[in-house]
This record gives sequence, C-alpha cells and structure tokens, in this order.
Amino acid sequence: MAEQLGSLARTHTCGALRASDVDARAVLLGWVQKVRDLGQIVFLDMRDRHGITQVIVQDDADLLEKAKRLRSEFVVGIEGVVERRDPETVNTKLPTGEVEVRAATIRVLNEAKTPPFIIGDEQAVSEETRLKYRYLDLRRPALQQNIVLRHRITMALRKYFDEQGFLDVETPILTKSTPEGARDFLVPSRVHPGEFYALPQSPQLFKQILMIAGMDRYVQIARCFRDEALRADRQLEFTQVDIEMSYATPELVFEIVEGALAAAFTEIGVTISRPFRRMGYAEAMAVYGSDKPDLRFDLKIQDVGAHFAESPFGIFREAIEHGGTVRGFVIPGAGGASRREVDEIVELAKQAGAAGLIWARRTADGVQVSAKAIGEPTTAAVLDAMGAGAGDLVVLACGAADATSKMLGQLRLTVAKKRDLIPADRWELLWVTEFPLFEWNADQQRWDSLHHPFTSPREEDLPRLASDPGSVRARAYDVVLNGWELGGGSIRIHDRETQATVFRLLGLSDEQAKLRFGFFLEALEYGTPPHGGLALGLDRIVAMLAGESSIREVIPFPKTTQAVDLMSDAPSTVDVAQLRELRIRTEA
RNA sequence: GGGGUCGUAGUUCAGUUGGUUAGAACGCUGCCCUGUCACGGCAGAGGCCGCGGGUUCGAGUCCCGUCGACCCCGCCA
Repeated sequence: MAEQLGSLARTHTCGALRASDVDARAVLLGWVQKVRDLGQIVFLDMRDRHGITQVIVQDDADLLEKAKRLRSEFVVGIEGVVERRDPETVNTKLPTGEVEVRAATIRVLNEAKTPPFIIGDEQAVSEETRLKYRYLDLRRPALQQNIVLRHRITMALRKYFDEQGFLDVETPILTKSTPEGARDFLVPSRVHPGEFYALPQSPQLFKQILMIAGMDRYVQIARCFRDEALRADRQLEFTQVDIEMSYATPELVFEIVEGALAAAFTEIGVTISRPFRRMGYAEAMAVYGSDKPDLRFDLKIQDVGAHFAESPFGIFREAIEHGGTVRGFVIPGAGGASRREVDEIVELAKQAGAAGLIWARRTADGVQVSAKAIGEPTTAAVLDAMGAGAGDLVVLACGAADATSKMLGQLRLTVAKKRDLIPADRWELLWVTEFPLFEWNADQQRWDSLHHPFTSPREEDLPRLASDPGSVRARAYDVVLNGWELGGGSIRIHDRETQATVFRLLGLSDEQAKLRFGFFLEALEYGTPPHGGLALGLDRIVAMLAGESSIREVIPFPKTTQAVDLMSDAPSTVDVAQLRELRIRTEA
C-alpha cells in the first residue's frame, strides 16, 4: 500500500552526496534500482536522473522487514544520515561511492510492476519494446543523457542567437497549404466546412514576412511537419532551428551558423575549426557522388573515361560514345581481398543500382582485371592514373556521368562502412554551395526548384534565368557534417518581378501563384529588404553530437518507420460524431 | 510502391538433415545469508516458436500469404 510523501522534503538528489556531506541528514526521493538482501543487512540502490546512491538498512527489525519487501522501480523516500564507507567498501564506479545513507525512515510512495526490461542495465532491448514502454526507456541513463544533451544544446543555441541580436518569434502551426514540396498534413476547419489548414513544412514564408515586418534577425526552434516516408534521420515531425536575417549575404549566414554550431559542439567539449570547408555542388556530386559528402574518408571518385574511348571492352567504349563516362574509386587495402569479398562488393554495387562493376588490382606478376577485354596495358595505366598501389583494389562503372557518380557515391559509403574505413571521433563540416536553381522534371515537362521557389539566383546568372534556366545557380547552401545534411538555406528573392519569373518557370500561372502565395507576393511589394537565412535540423545535430545513428534516440516520443506511435497507438480512428461535425466522410 | 534483415520464455539470444519432453543467460517468485554494489547459495514458476494456410507419418525448422520492427531506394520545395 502506497504511503504519502508527508513532510519528506528532498535534501539531495541521488547523485549529490559526497564525503563532505558525512553526518548530514539526508532525504532521498527516487526509484529503487536494486535491492541486495544479505539477511541482516539490506542495501538499496536509489536512482534518479542525477545518479545512484546506496542506502543501508541494518539493526532495525521493522525497517529491515520493510526494506526486504521493496522491488525494482518502487518509488521510495528515504530519510537517514550520510555515513562514510570503510575504505574497502568504497564503490569507485559511483560518484557517490564514498558514502551511503543509513536509513532511519523508509516510505514506499508507490509500488511498480516488474518492468519489461531492466532500467539500470545497458543490455540492448528491441526498439519495438522500447517504443511501447517509452516512459521506462526514458528512465534509462542512455536516453536520459541524450535528452539532457538536447536541452543543453538548445539552451546554448538560444543564448548564442540572443547574443547575436536575434529575436525569437513564434509562427502559426495552423497555416495555409502550399502544395509544393512534401505532402502536407491537413487539419479540417470546423468553422469553414470543406476547408483545411496545413501544418507547416517549415515557417518559410512567415520568417520572410517577419523580415518584411522589420524584425531584422529572427530565430525560432520550430516544429515542422512533412508527410513523407520515415528514415533513421527523418520523422514526420521534427525540429528546425530556423533563422532569417535582413541584409544577409551568404558569408554572413555562414559566419552566424558556424558560430551556432561551434556553440553546440562546445556542449560535448569539442572545438571545431572555422571557417568550414566549402565545396561546389558540381564537385561534391562528381567526386563524392552526393550533395552531402562524408569527408571523414577518401575513396574519391575519379573519371577515367579518357582511357576507354577506343577500348576493345565494348561496354565502356559504348558508354563513352553515348556521352557517358567511366568512373571509379580506389579501395585501399582491398587488393588482397578474397574472391568472395570482391564478389560481395560487386553485389553491393548492384544493390546501389549498378548494371555491372569492373574491378582491377595489381598482382605479384602484373595486373588483374575482371573484364579481360580491357587488357593489361590499359588496366595498368588506369591503376597508375588512379594512384592504386600494390595492396589496393579499384572498382569501375560506366554510364551517364551523374547517375554513375551517384551510384558510386552509395557504393563508397557502404564499402567504407563494411571495411571499417570511417574514422571515429572526426567531425568533417562543410558548406556545399552553388546548387543549381532548378532541376528538370521530365514527367511534368517543367522546371522544379531544387531548394524552394523563394531561393535567389546568383546575380551573374540572372540574365540566363529565362533563356537557360538549367544553367542558373542558386544562392543556396547546405551545411553538412559527416555525410548528414544538418541544414540548408539561401538568400531569398526579395523583388516581385524575379519571384514572378521563377513561378512562371515552375509552371505556375499568375493566377495559381496569386491563389497560393498572393499574400506573400503582395507583401513583397511593400518595401522588402534583401534577406536570407537557413534552417538547421536540431534532431540531427543532437543525434550526431550524442553519437547516435538515428534521430529517434534524441526524440522523447518518436514514431516508427510506419508512422505509428507505439506507446499511444496513434494514429487511431475517431468518433463518427467528430467526423460529422467536421463534415468529413471516410471511404474505408 | 520496391529491395533487404529480423520476429522462439518478461528481456537478449541458441535451437543440428524436418524427428521423442524447445534450451541458456539475465529477470521474476520463495527460502537462507551482517559489507553487498553484475552480491552469493538452494528451490521454483514461466513458451499460441508473430499470425494464417500448405507440404509431410511428423514443422520452431521447408513452402505460400499476412502482420510488425529496423535499414536502404523511390519520396523528403
């Protein structure tokens, strides 16, 4: 039977007591982590989020009997005196290990069922079980540390942006649907039957309007919603550190954002070097096959098409004749790989979408290549050109330049992981710049924004905006850490005319543009300062700094890849009366 | 929408070529134990082998379907 807290007021957390507290009276409130019943002595480990303190129960028969009835995860209050432990009984693994509390009072504030997994244990538990009992998982030290780190990073960022003159402004959660980009989450309006709000995919237009409104520098830790497939680094709802600045240049944004990330890294005791490296989109794609390259390891993609223009190996020669290329990279130390290991790499390439993968390496008496038709002289020349040494393996693929690099970029990542080529504890931050403004949408026969329709073209490319849209580069930039896109942004269009031109290129008629963005286009006409900004993925930043490979580990209540909250069982059906009130009829 | 990995006790896992009564560790329950902290000792309980169908004399094991978790592609202005 549960007892009342009564007059028990906490004097110390379970992580607080030290040798300097000896002889003090202490009241601890927390969970029983473990009971060690030795008969005439009972030890209790008391736990809260601050730590663990050992309590000793001895001599008092009533108290002993009560202590023996305690079980893991009972919530108890202990009142007693702090005692120094004998030197031989000190527990050096605990910060509180020099002392223990000799219990005079034990109050059972609540009992607990046996939990499905042990809270104070490092043993792995399936994510399914952890998500169902998230309140228990959150009690475990690993997740508690992540939540604490998230808090500290959030606080550091708020402090930093405040110091830089940013104003924290809230924007609506119930807003207007703008069907470009990701699928919207819609919220039916009861007052306006048949009409819907949308949850924001980002506060993009609102933050730009805040610049028009004269807020000058804006920051918001903003929840965003996108109804798209979930991944280790993507949830339906996620948190952006959203910023926007009037009179911004890319350099100014870089400086501000680098400072913010430096502040975040300080929370894990890491000093990052600034300014970050810069890389054009074209180089990133060509050399790393990705717009978010992981620079912790090399395996750089090289173009060796020149060696195959007249090759007797038809597949490569024809690829070049059709305007394609031959590219590949060196896998250091894989030269001695067994046939099975090499086949495995070829198989990985197929999974990445390669039609085929040719490999080559040096042997004791020359060179070896998986396509004999290439011939030894060409093979040797390619190995030389790529800088492949005795112990290395070279892999080659052909096709359209972009597709080949992308495929090799994927292979690069899986090979690096599999062969353990990625150094731990390295932080490779970079800016990817000079993105194209548009990409051609073959299905719809029109241009799509690569970033979003409010991104400003580079001034020197402006003359080609109407004549050659594909060649126009954007004033957009992504910040990348170890192969994760941490954030992205741009300098925005701030004049009505350029904005209208871009909408037309995107296939939006003036009427459609007015319907969707009319309020914004009108706002642009009332004296809009040049402005720009960026949004950082807070979940990704925290996950990275926590050393986690999934953002679910830094989100208190995440959803599964099937978009289900296993704890609350959302989504769920609702009462017909609710639907009727909203004038909604379901099909199923 | 597509590809892959996994699903056996509360938990994490093992389970041979298809063969008698499905095991281990931790956890849990009871008893013993005055310095434990991965306490120890003794005894015990605990299984729809995800679910449905099929093949077979016989299925945890083979086949088909389905559900769920995770990873990847597509998707994510």
